[in-house]
Amino acid sequence: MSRQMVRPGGRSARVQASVHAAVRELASEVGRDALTVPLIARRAGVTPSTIYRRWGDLQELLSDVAVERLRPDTAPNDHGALSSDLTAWAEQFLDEMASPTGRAYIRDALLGDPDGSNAGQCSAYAAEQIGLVLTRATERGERTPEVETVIDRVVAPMMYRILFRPDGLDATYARRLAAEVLGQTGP
Amino acid sequence: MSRQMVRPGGRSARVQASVHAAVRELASEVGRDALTVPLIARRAGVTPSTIYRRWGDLQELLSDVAVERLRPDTAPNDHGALSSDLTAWAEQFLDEMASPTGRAYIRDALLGDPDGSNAGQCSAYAAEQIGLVLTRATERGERTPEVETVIDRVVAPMMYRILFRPDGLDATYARRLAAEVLGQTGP
DNA sequence: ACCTTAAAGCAAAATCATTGCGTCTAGCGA
DNA sequence: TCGCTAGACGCAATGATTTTGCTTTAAGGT
Repeated sequence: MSRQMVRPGGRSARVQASVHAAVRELASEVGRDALTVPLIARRAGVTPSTIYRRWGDLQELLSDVAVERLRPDTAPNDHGALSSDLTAWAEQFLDEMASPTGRAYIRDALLGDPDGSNAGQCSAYAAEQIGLVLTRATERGERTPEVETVIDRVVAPMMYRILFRPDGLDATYARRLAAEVLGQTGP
Repeated sequence: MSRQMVRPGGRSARVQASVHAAVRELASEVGRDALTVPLIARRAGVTPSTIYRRWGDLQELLSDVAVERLRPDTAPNDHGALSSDLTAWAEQFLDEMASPTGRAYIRDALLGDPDGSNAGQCSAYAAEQIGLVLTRATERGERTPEVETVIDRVVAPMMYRILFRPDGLDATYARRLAAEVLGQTGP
C-alpha cells in the first residue's frame, strides 16, 4: 500500500499536498541537502510529528516526492516511425535522467523505499511510455520488439550507467541502444 | 579521494578496521535498520565524533562497508568454455545481488556516495570479473564480445531489475541474458 | 445529526549530530 | 635515533532532530 493511499479528500489530502509542496519549494530554495523534517514541517504549516508518523523519515518522504516528479507529464511524441519515436524517447529519457537533478530524484526514489514499490512505479512509468510507442508502431504495421526487450536493452543500460558510471553519457549512446534493439527485430 | 585512503598503518587503520567490524557485527545482530552512529561507535570502542569526522554520516559509512562486501572474493570459475563461464558467472552474480542482503548492500553503496565513486567501484568489480572470463576465452581462441557489451546486455538488465523490479528474478533470466549476448557474437 | 476512528496537534523526553579545544601518535626529516 | 608537525582522536558542551504519550480535530458512515 502506497503512501498516496490516504483518505482521498479532506484534511489528510491537504496535509499531503502541503507537505509535498513544501518539499519542492524548499528543495529549490535551500537545496536538496539542506532539507530537514522540521524545516519542511514549518513551511507546510504542520508539526514534525505528523511527518514522522505518516512517512517514517525524511528519506521516505523524499522518495514519495521523487516518484511524483519522475512521472512523465506527456505522451511520447509521434514522429511517424518506430525508429524515430524510440530514438527520440530514449534521448529524452537519458537527458532528463542523467542530469544532476534527475539522478538525485532517482536516488531518492530508490532510497527511502524498503519494499521497492516506489522504484517499481518508476519502472512502470517507463514501461508505459514504451508500450505507447510500440503500440503505435504496431498499428502502423511495423514489426516491434516486446516491451520487456526494450527495457532490457535500452532502459536498463542507460539506468545502469546513470547510477554506476555517471561519466561519458550522451545522446549518441541512447541512439545506439535504440538502433540496436530495433536492428535485431527483423533480419 | 576514497575513504580507504587513510594513513595506511597505525591508529587510523585500527580505528577504520574496528568501525567496519562493528558495523558488520551489529548489522547481523540488530539488523541493518537499527544501526546508528553512537551504537556503532560504542561497539567499536570509539567516540561518535570520530565517525562523524571521518565518514560524515551513517550513510557514507554504510556505503564504504557495502562496497567492501561487494568486492568479489574469488576469480570466476573456469569451466573450459566461454558460454559456461559467463553463464555461471551471471547466475552467481544474480544470486548474490538479488538476495535481500545483496540488495541492501547495493542500495547502501549507491546511497551515501555523493560523487559516485563507490558505485563506480562496484561496476569496476563486475567489469574486472567479466574481463577475466573474456580474456580466458580469447586465449582459448574463442570469439568474444566486448566487456562493455556484456555490461550492457547482462549486468545492466540484472541490476535494473534488482533495483527497480525485485520480483520474478531467477537463474533462468541470468542464463538467457548470457546466452543472448553470446548468440550474437558470431553468426 | 451523531458516532467512530484515523489522523493531526502539542509538548516533554530521549537520542543524535555538530563543534571547539586539548591530547596523542604516526610519519618524516635531520 | 630523536625530536617536529600535522592529522586524527577523545572529551564535553551545545544545538538539532526524532520519538512518544496524550489530547483534539474532522472525515466518513449510519
